[in-house]
Parts: sequence; structure tokens; C-alpha cells
Amino acid sequence: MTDASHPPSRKPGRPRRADGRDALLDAATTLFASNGVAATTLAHIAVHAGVTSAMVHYYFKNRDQLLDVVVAERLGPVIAYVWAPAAAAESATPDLRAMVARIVTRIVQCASERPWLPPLWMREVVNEGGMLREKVFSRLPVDRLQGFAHAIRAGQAAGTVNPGIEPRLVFLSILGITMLPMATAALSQRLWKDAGGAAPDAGTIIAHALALLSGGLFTACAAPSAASCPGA
Amino acid sequence: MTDASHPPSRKPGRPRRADGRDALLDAATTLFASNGVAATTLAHIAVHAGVTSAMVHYYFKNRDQLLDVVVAERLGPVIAYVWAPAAAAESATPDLRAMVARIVTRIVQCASERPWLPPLWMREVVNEGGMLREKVFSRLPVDRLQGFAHAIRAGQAAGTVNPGIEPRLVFLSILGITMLPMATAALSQRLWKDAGGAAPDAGTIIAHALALLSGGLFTACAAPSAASCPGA
Amino acid sequence: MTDASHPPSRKPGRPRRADGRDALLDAATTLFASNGVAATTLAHIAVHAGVTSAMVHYYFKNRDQLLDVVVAERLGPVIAYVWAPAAAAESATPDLRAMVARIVTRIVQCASERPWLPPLWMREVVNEGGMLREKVFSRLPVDRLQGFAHAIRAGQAAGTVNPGIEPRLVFLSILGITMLPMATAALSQRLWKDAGGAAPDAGTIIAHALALLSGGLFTACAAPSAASCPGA
Amino acid sequence: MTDASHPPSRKPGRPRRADGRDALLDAATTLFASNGVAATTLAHIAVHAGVTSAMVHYYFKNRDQLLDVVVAERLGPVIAYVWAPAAAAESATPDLRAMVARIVTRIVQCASERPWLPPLWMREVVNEGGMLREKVFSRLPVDRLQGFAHAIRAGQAAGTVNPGIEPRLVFLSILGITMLPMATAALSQRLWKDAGGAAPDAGTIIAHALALLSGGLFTACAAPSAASCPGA
DNA sequence: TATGAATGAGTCTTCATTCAT
DNA sequence: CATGAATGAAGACTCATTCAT
Repeated sequence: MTDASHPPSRKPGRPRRADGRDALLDAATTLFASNGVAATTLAHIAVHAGVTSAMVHYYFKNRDQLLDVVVAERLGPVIAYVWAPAAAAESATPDLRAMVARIVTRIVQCASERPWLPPLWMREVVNEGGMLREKVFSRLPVDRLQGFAHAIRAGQAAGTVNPGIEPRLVFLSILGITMLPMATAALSQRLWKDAGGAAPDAGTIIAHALALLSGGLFTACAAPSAASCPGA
Repeated sequence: MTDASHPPSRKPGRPRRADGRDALLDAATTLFASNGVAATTLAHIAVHAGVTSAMVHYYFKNRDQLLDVVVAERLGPVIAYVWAPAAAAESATPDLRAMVARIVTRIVQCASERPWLPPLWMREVVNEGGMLREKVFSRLPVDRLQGFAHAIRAGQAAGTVNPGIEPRLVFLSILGITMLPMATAALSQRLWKDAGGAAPDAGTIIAHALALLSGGLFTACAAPSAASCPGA
Repeated sequence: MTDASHPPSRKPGRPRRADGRDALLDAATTLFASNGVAATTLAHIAVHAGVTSAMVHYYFKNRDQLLDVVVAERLGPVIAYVWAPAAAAESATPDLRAMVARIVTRIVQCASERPWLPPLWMREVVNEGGMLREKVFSRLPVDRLQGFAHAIRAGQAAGTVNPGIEPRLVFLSILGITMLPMATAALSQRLWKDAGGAAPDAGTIIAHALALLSGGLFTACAAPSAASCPGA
Repeated sequence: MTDASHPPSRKPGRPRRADGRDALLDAATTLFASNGVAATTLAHIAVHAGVTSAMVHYYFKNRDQLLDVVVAERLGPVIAYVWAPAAAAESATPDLRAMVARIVTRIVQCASERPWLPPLWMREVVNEGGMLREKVFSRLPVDRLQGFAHAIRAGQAAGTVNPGIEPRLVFLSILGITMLPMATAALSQRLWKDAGGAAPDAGTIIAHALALLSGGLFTACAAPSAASCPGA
């Protein structure tokens, strides 16, 4: 299986040694996530990795090429992994509900293993003017995104999907209810700190998302607990 | 009601004249939204408004104070307007369902009247490392946010709200399924352009959001068309 | 007469004020001549003009555009002035001998009024890999250069020009025996300083060049004035 | 005669092996000629020779010492070879005409065997601010240059040399009419490409130079062979 | 020999900011 | 109000140089 039934490790096959290049890539990704790409200087990255800023040029030649590498080596695998479940959808009758659940789970899983992912994705990929937009766009599995939307539409035709739903917005909604909370961590924490609660963890987020989606996205006795659905 | 039963006009009370200051503020807001705060120079703003960058200093003294003004005069009113419905919630028995609908509507309404709002909010306020975070934080109606969460929790206790939902995540979810699609406009447009569809408009987004929320957020056969719920 | 019967003043018509831009241009030209373009940093130029290197960018935006301006405003007029005599050559029967004399005189005149001209021209325009080559090339009066070569060839056909001469090399030879010595000033001075002689001045160079061109290195009826040649 | 009656081979005496050092020296000389010394980085040279820039340091320790070696091993032999004919001139009655012819021939010969010579010499040695000036200066046979000038002056006294000539400028003039065209190759080629002619070759240049020197630009009894002068 | 990793110094360029006019 | 001139600080990028391997 090429398309990753488990989350992608950084460098599959290679003897995983924390070499300079990798350390710089880590520093870059982290800082891009926490300060934004535009606000992160190469010097910041270098200092964060304990080297000179000349080293960043040594390994990546360009600021622009550094971004390319970040996209290729850090975002690329995540995209591939998240969309792997949708591959099956193209062939047989897809179990939409299960597929959605798997996508949600994979997104949250990836995101909680990579704290830099949610802020980076929200700010620099998905958002207007994001600085990684163009670079990521070409890597997006457009066919699968469209296939996903079509599957939703088919579900609507078959009466299994809530007709009020806009198919093209479903994936964005999934992103919005999973990654957005994770991209807000610090803010939420401060916001709820008086209420005694820490920021929601991965499990909570998955549960919340699935509750929201399974209750609302699909018609027919949308109650979260299967028991309450007599027909099932 | 002082707190805006209709969306806030730019300068309530003042004789609304398109002076230089306002033009600069417009330019700033627009560019901040489309390029990000960090990537927008004062010179960009000045050029966009047809003046010298020295004028930006004349009116706002500082880059930092310009940000302050943007928050105070552009974001502030929106926040106040959106959260006005929640004021009532604090006193009497709130109609949660209606309140959510009103908040959703107001968010999308504000956002579609101010194209700069969704990208700016997503990138610079809500997201980790957003450059307006601190400045906005103090303006957030923390009490209302917490009140909203409490109302949800109360609904869960009363059995009217889906127990799988995490109350503290509800508002974020609302943001995610309303503003996020609007902050992605250009990307979506390119993504779906082969599918013949333009980016979803305000109406579509509201409908989608309400369908998702009303079907999923609340228990008891919450499907939009009651007929489709056999058990009811 | 548009084409300059007298050497071009820097800014004809304008009230010649030593503004910052001009001062920087002067500094640039001088340093380019004495150190070479590649070896002259913008900081050198700025210091030489008594300002910050940021000013260089303020006035010229780019290092490259600075070079453009140097070519356009400093070299351009010289080229036009030197080649003005050749304009007449295109129409009537040209007095080749007189024309050559006028070109030689103008070259030396221009060069002695602009000490930066010879080194700059020799190193950065005419020489392989010169950094102003491309920029100057488009300004060269190719038609006049070719016209000049044709006139020489015609002279050879008419028997008035030495048949051993290669027409296309004549202008280069003129450059070589006029500007080259002026581009070597410092070296020559050191070379001949024991011999008591200073570097040759403009008059000497013109005389030498004309002697060489009109008569040749060795006597035998080679006197510049035709009268001294009995056979003529 | 130790001083080369034939052009100097690269490494007289040594077992001529194309080792790395030599290849680097070749690369350096070539690049210095085509781009200028200041514009040529050690990395350029290394890449051109197919090695790492660290190797350049291994062989030459310094950028400055590399220049020293280029002067010593590449320019030095040429200087010695060109000025060998002048050695005889110091002793007996020199045949000035023959000596000039031999110098011209040797210059052009050396230059056409070493395409890097003319640009390098013109730009970096002879020209103001040339980066090899100092290093070459000490190698110049000042005595022979002065002896040459004296011989010219003596010729003028004896009536065999055009009195209009400035003795100290003669050698520079020779350089100007031989090496200058060869240092302009690419430019000339583009300039005359419409005229169907390629850049003049060595033979043409020698012929032109000798014609100009021995006879002068205009006929009138200046032909090198007396027979061709009808009036004589 | 030969290289890759690493760096300090310097260059070009941008930008926020100031100020006299 | 509005601008042009001017700057200091910082950012991206280059380069000669060193060193362990």
C-alpha cells in the first residue's frame, strides 16, 4: 500500500539521523506555524536550530526554495495520508459515513502529532493570501476532493445525506471543526482558563466533530447513539 | 438597544466623509486581509491609497498604532454587533436555537459586507501567532462567550442539545463553517471551477451552516424536514 | 544643430544644481572608472557622496538601474557628440581625413574633460565581459560605424587610403591610440617618472594620434601636411 | 638565448601533466578574462574546473595568492617572450622597423594562442584600477620599455621616424591596435555581423597594425615598399 | 587529494521612521 | 495636509575561508 495506512514518518527507510538539514526544516516549520511565514526570518530559523543563517542558504539556497521543501517534505505526506481513505471511494459504493469518520480521524491524528500543522494549514494554505497556497495547490488531490463532493451529492440524491448541506462546503466544514480549534490552542486556553478547562484534546475534538457531523450531515435518525435509531 | 440591531456603519454619528484617514484605513484593512499583516508594508498601504507613506505616519504615528486603530475602528464594531444577540441570553431563558441562527446570520452578513473580514479574522485573530491577537483579545466579550458555552451545557443537561457536543468548541465550529469558506474564496473558486460552480455565496453558506448545526447540534430527530424522520 | 557641435554639458537647460542624485551619479561614475564596476559597492558610492547607501536605492532603486542611468546620462551624450561629425559623411563626399581628425579631437576632448571616461570605456564597454556592454550596445550608432568603415573602403578604392588597412579596425585603432593612453595614466606616470616625463597631456595625445594616422610611424613623405610631400 | 625565441610553453622544464592545479589555473584565467577578476568568485572557478571551492584554497591558499600565481605563471612568460626582441636593441644598432614588426607579431601570436590574454591584459593590467596591475608592474621590463622609447627618439633625431610621434606612446599604440581588437571580439562580431564579416583574425590584425605603423592611414608616399609610391 | 559542513563579514535591498519644507 | 529627502536597522543572500573527515 503506497498510500499510507498509518501516518507517514518523516523519512521512511532512511536511518533517521537528526542532521542539520532536518533540524533546520523542523525549526522552519515550527516557527512558520507559530509566527507565520512572513514574520519568520531566516535568522530566526537559524538561531532556533543553533546555526548561522548562512547555513539556511547552504541547505536550501533560497527562502523560496525553503518553502518549497517545507511543502514537499512536511505538508505533502500529510495530504497524501489524509486523502488515502478517499481512494476507495472512487471504485465501489463508498460508505460515506465511515469515510468521513476516517478522514476526520486522520486529520486530527496528523494534527495532534504535528502541532505545527493546524496553524500552518489554516494561515498559510487555506486562508486568502497564504504564503504556501500556490505551492500546496498543485499537490492537492483535486480529483479526490471533487469525488468527495460528488459522493455527498449522490448521498443527497439517495436520501442518506441531509439535503440542506452544500456538498462543496463539506470538506471545508470538516477542516473548520477539527483544525480550527487546534489552530487556536493558545487563545482558547486563555479564554477558558477561568472556567478551569484546558484546551480540548484530540479525543474531545474528534468526538465533537463526529457528533456534529453524524448528527447533522446525515438524515435518517441522526441521533449520535446508534441505539436511538430504531431502523438501524 | 445600543448594541446594534443592524450592522454597524463605519463611523456612527460622525458626518461620514471619505477623508484621507479613512481611505488609509480602508487600504490597510484590504491589504492586511489579502496579503497578511506581516507582509503588508506601510508603503503598500500608502500607494494603495494614493498618498505618501509619510502620510500614514501623519495619521497613525506608528505601525503599531495603525494596527490598534484597525482593531478599534474596524474589528471592534463587528465583534459588538455579532455578539449582541447573546446579551439577551444572559437574562431570560434563551432560545438557543434562535440565538445560534442569529449569530450565524450576523457573522455571514458582516463578512459578506466586508470581504476583508474573513481572511483577516482567520489569519490574524483566531490563528496561532496572529498579529492582531493581543489587540483583539481585550475586546472579546469573554463573558458572553462563556455564557454561550454555559447555555449549551445547560441545553445538554436539559436534553435539548446533542450530548456528544463539546460546548467550548461550538462557537469555534460556527466560525469554522461560516467564515472559513469565505476566507478561502479564491482557492475554492479555482478548485471548483471545472465543476462549473462559483464560490458559494452568503445565502448558500448560511443555509449550509444552519443545516449542519440544526441537524447535528440538537438531538431529537433534528433533521430539517420532519418527514424524513420515521421514528418521530 | 541637435547633434552637438560642442561637448555636451551635463544638464543642458536645467539650472545645474548639485542635487543629491547628481552627486551620487558623479560618485558612481568616478568610482566605476577607478575601481571597476564590479568592485564598486553601493556603499562606496554613498560614502563618496557623503550619504547613506539607502540613498542610492532611494534615487536609483537598483544597482542595475543605477548602471542604466550612468549609461543613459553620462555615456550617452558622449557617444552622440563623438559621432556627430560622421553624420555629414552619410550625405556628401566626405573629407575622410578631416572627419578622422574631428573624431580624434572630439574623443580626446571628451576624455580629457571627463577623466572617468577612458578607463570606464576601455574596461566596461569595449572589453570582453564589460559590465556596461549590453547597456551601451543599444546606444551605439551602428549605422555610422558601418558608414565610417565604408568610407574607408571607398577611400581605398579611390587610392587615397592605405590598402593595407582593415576598414573595420580603423575606429578601434583610433580608440586604441587615443583613449588607451588616457586609461593608463597612473601606470604610465609611474613608468616614465624616472625619465622625468609626466603622463602625456591631451594635446600630445591628439598630435601623436594624428601623426600616426595621417602619416604613419616612419617618415618617407609621411608628413601630416600634404605640402611637405613632394610627390603629392 | 634564454628568453624564448618561440612562444613559452605553459610549464617549461616540468613534466607537463594536466593536474588539478593546472586545471584550476586554466579555469581561473579563462573566467578572469571573460568576466573580470572582481566578478569571478572562487566558486565559479571551482565549478568550471569540476571541483569544490575548497580545492582552490588547497592549491592556492588565498584568493590573493591565486592572483599572484596567475600573474607569475601565465602572464610572466608572455611578457618575457614579447620583450625578447628588445634585448638585442639595447646593444647594437637596432633595426627599429624590424623590431617593431617582431614585437607586433609576437603580441598577436601570443594573444591568438591565448584567447584570455587580450581581455585580461586590457582590463586588469593596463587599465586604471586593474586588479593585476600591481602584481604585473614589478614584472614589467621597465628598462626595455624605456630603451624602446629612446630608440624611437633616436630614430626621430636621425630622421627615420615621424617627428610628430610621441615616443612614450608608441608601445601603448601598438597594444591599442593589436590587443584592443582582440579584446573586443564578441562585440565586433555582433557589430559587423550584418556586414557579413566575422571578427578579424590574427593575420588580418597583424597586417593592419603593420600597415598603420609602417605606412600610416593615408597613402601619399607612405607605402611600406617604396616602389608603390609613384612620386618617390 | 578531496569534500561537506560551517561561519563571519560584507553587499544589496527594504522598511519604518523622522524632519524640514 | 502633504511631500521629498534622509537614515538606521534589519533581512536575504554571497563569498572567502576554515576545518574535520
